[in-house]
Amino acid sequence: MKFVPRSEKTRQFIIETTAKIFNMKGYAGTSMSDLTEATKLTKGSIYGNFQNKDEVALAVFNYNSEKRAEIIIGKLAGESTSTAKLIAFANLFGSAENTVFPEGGCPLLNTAVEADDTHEPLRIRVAEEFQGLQELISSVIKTGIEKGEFKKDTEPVKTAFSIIAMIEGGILLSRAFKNNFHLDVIVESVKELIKKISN
Amino acid sequence: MKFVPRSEKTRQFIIETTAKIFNMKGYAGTSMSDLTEATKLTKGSIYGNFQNKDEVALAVFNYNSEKRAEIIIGKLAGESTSTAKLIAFANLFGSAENTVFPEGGCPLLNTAVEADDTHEPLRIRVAEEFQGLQELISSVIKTGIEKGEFKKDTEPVKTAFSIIAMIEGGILLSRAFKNNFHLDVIVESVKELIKKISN
DNA sequence: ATACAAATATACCGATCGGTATATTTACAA
DNA sequence: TTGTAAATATACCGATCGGTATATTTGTAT
Repeated sequence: MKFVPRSEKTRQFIIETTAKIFNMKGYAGTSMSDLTEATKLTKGSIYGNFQNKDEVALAVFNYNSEKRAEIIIGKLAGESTSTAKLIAFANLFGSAENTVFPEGGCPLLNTAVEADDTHEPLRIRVAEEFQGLQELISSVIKTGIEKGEFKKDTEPVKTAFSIIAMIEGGILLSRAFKNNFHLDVIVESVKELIKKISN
Repeated sequence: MKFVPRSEKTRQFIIETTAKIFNMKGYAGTSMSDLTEATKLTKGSIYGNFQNKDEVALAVFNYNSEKRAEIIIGKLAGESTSTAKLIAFANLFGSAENTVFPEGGCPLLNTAVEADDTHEPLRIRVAEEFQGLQELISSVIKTGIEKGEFKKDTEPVKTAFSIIAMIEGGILLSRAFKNNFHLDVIVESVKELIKKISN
């Protein structure tokens, strides 16, 4: 008995309009009635397009991931040197230009924290996305090493994970304090790290 | 009509045995039946000692905070120089000796993410705890500057927030990957940051 | 041993949970 | 204009939610 979504358009509409709710309230904290209220659809309609709440949550996570990838890849493509790419990446998260996240903050951060002990499929997807991000950044660093922008003894993977950790930590602090100061401080620190590995 | 807990001992027992549940499942994800199951008490007993689920969650958060403060302050007191204090602080979170957290990871990280959009009293408590942590670390840095261990142009508050952000980010990655590698990488990075501000 | 208070257990409340079977509406083809 | 299928709405399910009033048990002082 396989499931076929009734309307791809409605499915997409549900994903897009409920993304911020899941991001703010979390998976356990988001109810079906939250979804019907936000979409102005009924439960019957939502269950005609998704098998269950789980499938909506996963689809929303994937939607967020695609959007994030688009923005980041687009931004990096707009820069020529590896140094500029890394700085542009860091700036993406600073308060000055943060267009990366839906309401509620970083979906990777939010989903990781909720899913790590409660929802293995989502946790695995989070790990995959972090891995993809790491590979993207470390490939930039590798290119930078080859082109002589960065020191030869720079460790691309470790450096990439450090940058990601700093930014996620900065997002966390800024959201806890409801103040972008902390995030901007960390973006500065990331830039200093970039300077440190530069020739 | 003011509420008086029936038994301070039972109250403490409930707090201690349910701390890890809240830390793993989150506030919204933890039900009263989770609490009765873990404590082998009945709802009547729990509601005789707490006004509601909220109050249990808040008490658990405060309990975690006190335990964390004890461990950290104890560790720093065991070191003489400011440099050694900072390194000891970083090492506390590395996989080699992490005794700081209950099952489920860092309660500050977990609570911050869940509470920022859904539970203002808890979010405020999280901010207070992060603030306390920052003040502790920046006071160590200030002392280090005065004693000539750290460079005079070191910014204590910014540096402290950077260290906290890095560690929280590292915890996040390690939990997402279920692998301590990332956290250890970040602890290394923190040590390099300490080296960078050292004379 | 008994009385009393302190603490826990039982039994229940209305509301909401995620989910489903079916009725109704909508959109489009003939 | 009508028939049909696609899509949404309605009405309901049992289970569980947080919470409470009251009964029972436990510990203690006399």
